[in-house]
Amino acid sequence: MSKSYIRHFNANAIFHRIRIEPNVSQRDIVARTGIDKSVVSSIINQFSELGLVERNPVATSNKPGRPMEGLTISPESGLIVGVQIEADTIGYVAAALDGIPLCSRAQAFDGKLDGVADLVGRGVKEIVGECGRAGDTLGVGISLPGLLTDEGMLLHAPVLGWRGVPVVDMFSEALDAPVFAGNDGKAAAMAEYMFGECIDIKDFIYLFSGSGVGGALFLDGDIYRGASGLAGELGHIKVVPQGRYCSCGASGCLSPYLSEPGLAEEIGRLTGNRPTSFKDIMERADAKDEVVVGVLDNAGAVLGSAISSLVNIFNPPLVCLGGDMASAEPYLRPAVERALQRLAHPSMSVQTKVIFSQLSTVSPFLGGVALALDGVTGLDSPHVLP
Amino acid sequence: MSKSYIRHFNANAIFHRIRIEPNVSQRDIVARTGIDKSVVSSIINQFSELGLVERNPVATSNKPGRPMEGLTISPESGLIVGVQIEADTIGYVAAALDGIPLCSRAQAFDGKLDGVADLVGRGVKEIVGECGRAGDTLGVGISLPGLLTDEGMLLHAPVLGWRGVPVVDMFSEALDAPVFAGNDGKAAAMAEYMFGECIDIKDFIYLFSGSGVGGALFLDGDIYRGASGLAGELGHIKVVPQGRYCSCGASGCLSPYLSEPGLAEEIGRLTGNRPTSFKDIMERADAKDEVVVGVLDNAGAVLGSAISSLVNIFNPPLVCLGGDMASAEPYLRPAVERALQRLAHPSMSVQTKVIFSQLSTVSPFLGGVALALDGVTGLDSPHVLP
DNA sequence: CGATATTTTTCTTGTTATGAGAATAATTGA
DNA sequence: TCAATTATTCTCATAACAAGAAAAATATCG
Repeated sequence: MSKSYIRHFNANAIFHRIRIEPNVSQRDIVARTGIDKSVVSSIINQFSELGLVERNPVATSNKPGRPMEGLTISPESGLIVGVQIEADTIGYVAAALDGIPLCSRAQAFDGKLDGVADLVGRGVKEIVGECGRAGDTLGVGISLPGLLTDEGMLLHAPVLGWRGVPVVDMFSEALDAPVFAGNDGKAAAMAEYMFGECIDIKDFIYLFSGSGVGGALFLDGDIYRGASGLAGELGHIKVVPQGRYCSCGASGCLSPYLSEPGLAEEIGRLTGNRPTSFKDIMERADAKDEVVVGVLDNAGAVLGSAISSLVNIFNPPLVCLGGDMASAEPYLRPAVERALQRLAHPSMSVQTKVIFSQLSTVSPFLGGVALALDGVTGLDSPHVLP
Repeated sequence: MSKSYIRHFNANAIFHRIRIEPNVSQRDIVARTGIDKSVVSSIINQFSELGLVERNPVATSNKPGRPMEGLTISPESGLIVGVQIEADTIGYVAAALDGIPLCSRAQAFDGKLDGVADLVGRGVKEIVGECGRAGDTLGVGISLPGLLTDEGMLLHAPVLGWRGVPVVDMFSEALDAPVFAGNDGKAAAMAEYMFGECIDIKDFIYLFSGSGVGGALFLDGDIYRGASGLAGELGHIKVVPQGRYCSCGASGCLSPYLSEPGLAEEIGRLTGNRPTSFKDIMERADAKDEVVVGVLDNAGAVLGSAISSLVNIFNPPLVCLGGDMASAEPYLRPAVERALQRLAHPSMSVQTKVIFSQLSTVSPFLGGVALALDGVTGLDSPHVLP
């Protein structure tokens, strides 16, 4: 373990503190992180000189003594851009250093590898121009639906059909800013930790649904990647013995019961009228289509069973559900709760809160912002979250 | 993050290297750990001065240049004692610093909290005398069937009926050596990592059976304890919807299908002749008692289902099965393999090896040794593995 | 047999972090 | 205005890593 790592670690912890609790004092940072006051002072100075952190006078406290300085992330100091590459679209969001999104857009994408670097290069330039904010682009985070190595190589992205692409190098050439790449599910979980419902929760399990079901294990304050980077692919937890076939080739996975295509197919099979989008599904449910409500209830039961297993294994304080399923909360939650009641270890489930997070629908593409922010704060070279 | 932590971390890594690969050179330690050569040299010197590590001349290599020095853990340098407290017995083992057990014994125990510190104090003194080896007792590790806090407080041990016992303080008073306490399942997993089948494997899932079923998650080179220390209680994974009742109050847990009492009860129910011990069960199985073989096969299927879930969640390179069930490998493995084939994600299960480890039956009570060794190596004060 | 090349380990020197405590700065209340 | 109080910065000591030179120990070649 190197010496610079500990500075990096402490810098990250302090930045995180300031971001989640604007206007903290150095004294409180010391109290909450346990880092020595000299070290906090020194790191704050460094951030301050770089213009990343501002010192604000704080309203009088009616207490004797030197008043504290409120510390905030300086919003003017630079931009972070998040890019999310999916099968048919590429999403962009520009955000200030505090993670607050300034503007976002999405463009159609044919999924072709050829020319994607230039495409993203132009897209990033445009979104930066569009938000009309001065300041350097401090980092670009790219969220990808596939498995990445520590060295920034995309090993395999099934929905894109890409294999063995050195994404960090490729996008770095086109981008003129530090590039940070990562798996979409893990990036989304980081976004929940940094900006969302899981803010500052050191241990939680994240699940999201969309065209598939993904997830991440957030353990001891960091994403757990596992020996081969596949850990946390929670869409493939087995939930129904000899159940539906999954695109992965196995049967009984969670994914075909909860993903948009899986739900649509089941509804189509039962009604002869296949929904065209998740929004379509929700509209039918809101119109009290009993078949749709029933399919969603069943999905909730299956989801609840998967969550029960996770609760019994991790005893997490929080399970966070994001993506499409967050908007289906009214239809899913009852079944999820029933399953938890029935299947999870009582002494464990009492400690676990299950929440539906709208973060990814309200502010899409923040996964990339989380990736980049995590990298930028440590003041070191581009790296990867596989 | 403190400065001393990084020395501790590096010291531990280097010691571990020497233990698992006796006669390594400093050069190879540098190559394998990435720690700088100066640092390795400095830490080796420190270990050498303390008498913990020896430098051995190595047989000529027929290569030019200064020959390497082989480094080994000095077995004479001191003793580690492992203590394992169970419902009806207390086990002791004395081991050299390299973890090799010198002698062990067990004594009957009435489970009463009163006087247990003195009892263990005498027991440790006796085992140290018995093994007839000079040298200080460098550490005593105590493995307990319950949940512990970071501060060395045993919160709750159901099988002992103990609650809120400050075990580290209590045993420290009676023991005249640094005391390290920890949960039995987690300690056993550490023993597998340090001395057993999982040696040097940074990510694995550990399951063991005995009077109950426990386990541990070994992730990124360390036990994952979770927010409340309950993580890894794998005996309570739900495997059979509306299944057998578990002592924890829930139903469908793994534990009643795989633990000795669970198996005995089922065999007793089917044959009218309840086995009195796990050995008894094994003898009947070896005598081709078809009911017993069938019950074990069913246990294997249930176990396989639990392992499948774990594989899909963690994608671990290794799943290690210990305790009683290790001796039942011939009767369990076929069903486990069948379940894995059927339930686990194919692209994940191909990366996972499932092994049965005899470590805890061949050399019992090593969990405590692992606890103590882990603490002693870092050269710091007594602590706890909750 | 001696010189040289080679390999491993240690030493020297430099840089950077943390950590403890003194000093300074900025405020309130008497 | 002066003490009391509180927050932050500064100073100095200590410890750790890091890079490279130096030393130690051996094999091989002439």
